[in-house]
Amino acid sequence: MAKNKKQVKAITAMSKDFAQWYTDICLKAELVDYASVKGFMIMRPYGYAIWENMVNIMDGEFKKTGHQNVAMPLLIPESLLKKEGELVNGFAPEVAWVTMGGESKLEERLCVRPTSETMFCDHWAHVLHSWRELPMLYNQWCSVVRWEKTTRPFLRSREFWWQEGHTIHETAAEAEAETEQQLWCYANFCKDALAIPVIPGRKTDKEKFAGAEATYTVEAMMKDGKALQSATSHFFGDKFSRAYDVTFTGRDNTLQYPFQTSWGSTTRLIGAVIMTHGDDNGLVLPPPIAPIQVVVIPVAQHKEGVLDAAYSLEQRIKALGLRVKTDDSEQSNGWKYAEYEMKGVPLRVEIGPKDMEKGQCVIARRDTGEKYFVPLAELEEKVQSLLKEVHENLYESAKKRLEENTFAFTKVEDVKAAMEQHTCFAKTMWCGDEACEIAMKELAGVSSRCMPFEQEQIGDVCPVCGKPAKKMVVWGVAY
RNA sequence: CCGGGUGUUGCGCAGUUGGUAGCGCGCUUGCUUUGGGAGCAAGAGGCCGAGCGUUCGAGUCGCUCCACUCGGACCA
Repeated sequence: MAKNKKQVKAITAMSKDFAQWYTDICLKAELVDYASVKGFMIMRPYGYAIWENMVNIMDGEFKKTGHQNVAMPLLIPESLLKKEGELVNGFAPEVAWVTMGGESKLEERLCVRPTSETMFCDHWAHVLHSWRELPMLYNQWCSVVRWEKTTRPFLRSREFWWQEGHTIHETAAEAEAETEQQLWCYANFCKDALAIPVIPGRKTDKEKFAGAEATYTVEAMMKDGKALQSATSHFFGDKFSRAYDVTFTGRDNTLQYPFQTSWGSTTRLIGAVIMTHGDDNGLVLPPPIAPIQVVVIPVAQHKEGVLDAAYSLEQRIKALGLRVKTDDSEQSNGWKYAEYEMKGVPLRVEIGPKDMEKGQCVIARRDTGEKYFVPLAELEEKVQSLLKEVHENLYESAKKRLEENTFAFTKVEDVKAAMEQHTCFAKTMWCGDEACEIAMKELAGVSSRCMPFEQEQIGDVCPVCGKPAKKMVVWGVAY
């Protein structure tokens, strides 16, 4: 009989060291490996499968609203990047440059794209002629490079994978509607695919994207109380169009500048999933993005008929259109249980000789650890309903945590005191002055996350300067 | 960029006052096991992060790099 002692070291407890816990999961759930260049990451098959599921769902949503995928070049000539001043200033400190082509020095150095606004604009300047061609609703799935100082898997790496949507429209109103539509697309994706509740809102001028007229965001709260910007959507007005000379002939036969948007979400979302749902046993994945949604474990698999019974369950679950795997390897059961818990598989189905006698199987859910004895005839029904329950429970738990760790304050000292006790979200009024925003960082250690669409009246004055308040802001400690 | 930590086999580590490298896990093979990280046996696997010094002799001492990592500042 096996000893009860765990033979493989568990991951660091979340309460002991949250950052180490996060890194442990990334490595031990086999999501990533470190690459040979600092700050670059290798997405391993299991990690990439999660990303692929995200991509497929999101891409489908984009296409429903008429967006088309394109592929832009990796490199941007310096002169092209420089045409829009704010964007250059925003990204200059963190771009990587290509200066050699083979053995010879390039005439002009080339920047590895940190984002592709410039190339989309340059392209549109070539192809756009008439208002009849608008809107142009483009999206690109690619990786970009930003030479970050400190790096962490998924959260901040020098190369990361993402989608960047870029659109141009005939009118400002249309572009603004697009900006908002895509933000809600992200908010819904976070809820429906990732079981992550978010606070949608607008960024302050200090926090907005370089060159944007308005930036919108969905902010999520991680289990350590810190904030993670999970996706953004920008309205550019006609700023870039003018800088890059993108024009079209309007309905009135005058030359006009189109209005532009861009919106993006990244592999950082995987980090959000880890830190929203994970626990001390490892990753916990919401079913829509889980590479394996159900794992079948044959117990005492050498015994007559057990493996066949397991394969039969696998086939029935597969027929439901679910991603299922039978682990018929020689590892012990305990090892398999721990392994698939580490990997966050939402449901585990066990079948062994005792179950076969009783015409049942055992289903264990990852989120709560509960086990159910399920008559074989009810397998399909139970698997489907449990997957749904797991997703709902993950979302509701995260939502409860978000609500219970968000507080309204009218004094800066109270924000500071709350943050010192435990990192959380603080809601206060704000006068709109950037000086007060900076003061908030200095006095309470928080930055503005967003001005939520859902505004509340917490008071009448700005807690920093005492002047009349314009907006309610959510503050937090950002990743 | 600023601070802290760590570099020894695939991973995690030990290595005494300097004397020519060891343990656990994993891996390979075989047998026995299997309802919460199994057992026994036999194997394979090392430029001790890099360079330069000190020394008869360096994993160990000194200097200089480099990488990774954590925390700041900056960003998605």
